[in-house]
Amino acid sequence: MYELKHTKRKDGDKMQTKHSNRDDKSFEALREQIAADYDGLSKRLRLIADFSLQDPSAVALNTAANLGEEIGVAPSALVRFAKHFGFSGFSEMQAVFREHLQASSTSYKERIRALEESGATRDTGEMTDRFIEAGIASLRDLQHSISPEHIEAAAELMANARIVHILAQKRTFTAATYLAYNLSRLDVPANLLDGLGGTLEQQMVTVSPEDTVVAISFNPSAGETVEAFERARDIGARTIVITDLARAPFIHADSWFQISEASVDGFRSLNATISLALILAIRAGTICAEMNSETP
Amino acid sequence: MYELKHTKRKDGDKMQTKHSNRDDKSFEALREQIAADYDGLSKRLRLIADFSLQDPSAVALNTAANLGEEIGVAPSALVRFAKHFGFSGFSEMQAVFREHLQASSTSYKERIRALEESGATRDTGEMTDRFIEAGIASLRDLQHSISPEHIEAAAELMANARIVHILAQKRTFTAATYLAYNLSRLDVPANLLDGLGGTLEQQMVTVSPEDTVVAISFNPSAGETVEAFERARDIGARTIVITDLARAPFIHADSWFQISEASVDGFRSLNATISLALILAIRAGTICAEMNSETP
DNA sequence: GTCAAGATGAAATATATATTCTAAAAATAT
DNA sequence: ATATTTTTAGAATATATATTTCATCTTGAC
Repeated sequence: MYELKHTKRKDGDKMQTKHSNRDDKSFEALREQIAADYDGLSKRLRLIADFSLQDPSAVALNTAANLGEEIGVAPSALVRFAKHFGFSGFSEMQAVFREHLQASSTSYKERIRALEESGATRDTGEMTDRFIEAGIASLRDLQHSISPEHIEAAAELMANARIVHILAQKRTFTAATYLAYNLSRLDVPANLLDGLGGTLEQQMVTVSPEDTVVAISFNPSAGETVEAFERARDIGARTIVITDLARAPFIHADSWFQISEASVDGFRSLNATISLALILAIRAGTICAEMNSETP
Repeated sequence: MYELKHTKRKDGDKMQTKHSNRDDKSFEALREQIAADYDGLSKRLRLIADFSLQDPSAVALNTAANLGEEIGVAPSALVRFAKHFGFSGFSEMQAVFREHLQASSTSYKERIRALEESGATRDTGEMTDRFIEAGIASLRDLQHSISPEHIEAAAELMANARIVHILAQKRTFTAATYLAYNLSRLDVPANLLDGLGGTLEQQMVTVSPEDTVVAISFNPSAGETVEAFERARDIGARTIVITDLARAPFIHADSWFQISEASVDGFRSLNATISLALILAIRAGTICAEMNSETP
């Protein structure tokens, strides 16, 4: 039970991202072991076991001293706890908790990288796998990074607009059509500012202060979109931005979303963007419908 | 800009859990400030800005030395970065990232629990999760249902075509724009038959026997697409079909893909379709490039 | 091209943090 | 009840980590 593992983990100072591509089996194993050994634990060690099972992210993010204070045990108790489960000390155990926390958000990205490295072959099947993993990674990332409050706020901006204009350029045109299509389907007036058959500047004349303008802009963003966005703000319209790299002037929007799409061989996935577009459209449509039913 | 904040945060050694239930305004504020100041940052500091916006959890979980190695800057650069934004040093800035990570990981857990308990509430967060899970399910399904041979065959049909025409209607227009965009980007001649400014029938005159026509059709498929598809076959063009319900006349195509998109509340995901479009485009582009390099 | 102002990385230093040790307190067995 | 073993907390120590310093390099203005 007390077999100490005095491996000083010489390569342990690598970034955790490097390790997390092998799945975090160690974390799950540790959880199980903690649960299994629970009855054999001393009083203080049980307190730690309870806490670490209940709030693993706190274990990952805090110092032994802080945790000790929170749990009500001495820091050395945490070291004893770690040693009981075969670690050289608290730090080594904490690394497992940290890996897990990071793995949950970026494991798919790592898998893509692993696939890229292992199968340098231009094999079609592997390429397919990589793109699908990239898509899933993007969606998982979206799940973690957006908050319901953000969505709610943006959806209300859309629902309350006279017209929702959607700024689209080459790269993001696809997502824009999807947003426009779904909004229209849900009876939210939508208009695509695509710069086709003329300049964006000309199309902007239809934008009024009662409108909402959604700009979807990926790096490198075309100057035209930036100009049109600023124009919309000058007019007094509400603004929503969906971007992969939040920076001026887009951060001055009334609502903005930063999404990070995974990319493979320089081709960026669009999965997170269109999923966000769908979610926003549906929520806006729901709010719109509720408003109309209240005031017929 | 450089106003240092030498508050030694005497109460800063409290557990983060105590703080994280009040919203992490500080993290959002920091994000915005990083984005706003971006243009005024030096080269190394920009690298750090990019990284920290893109992968905040890595900043929360790693040491300055590890992060420096990953980003490609010296640890002292991270300290300078933190000081630029008014912190006393890297540690103080990292605390903001850690708080945020802890807050978001607990809220995510709560979301999952809410999802498990009630499947009926119209809560926004729950809706978001359902759509994201549906998207992932679609991608997983795609991964299992398509074979490399199918992709290879279809990509060759596209690469060998004089022009690739893409049949689009309302429902599938988004996926069609994506396929067209990516094909064009890879120097595969692509043309969108969108039925805009007239009828599809009129646009079909550009289709020749050396062309390939891709029809993307979801149930219920518009009669127009079916007609245009049959017209393409009459002309003698190669045909590729992407559909959710394989049936006549589409099963007579030279190559067809059946994909099943998961749907939530009647809203179908588009993730599998656009991912397939991207994969096909890239493979076609690769084949095209190989052919051109062999016969200059 | 030359110079100044700013940016940068390596090493030295300071600090925070984990770990070990020990004496005392609980728990358990006799 | 007493002896023995285990558990514990606090202090002492070791280690990891952040921070500062400074010489060197870069950049931009003239």
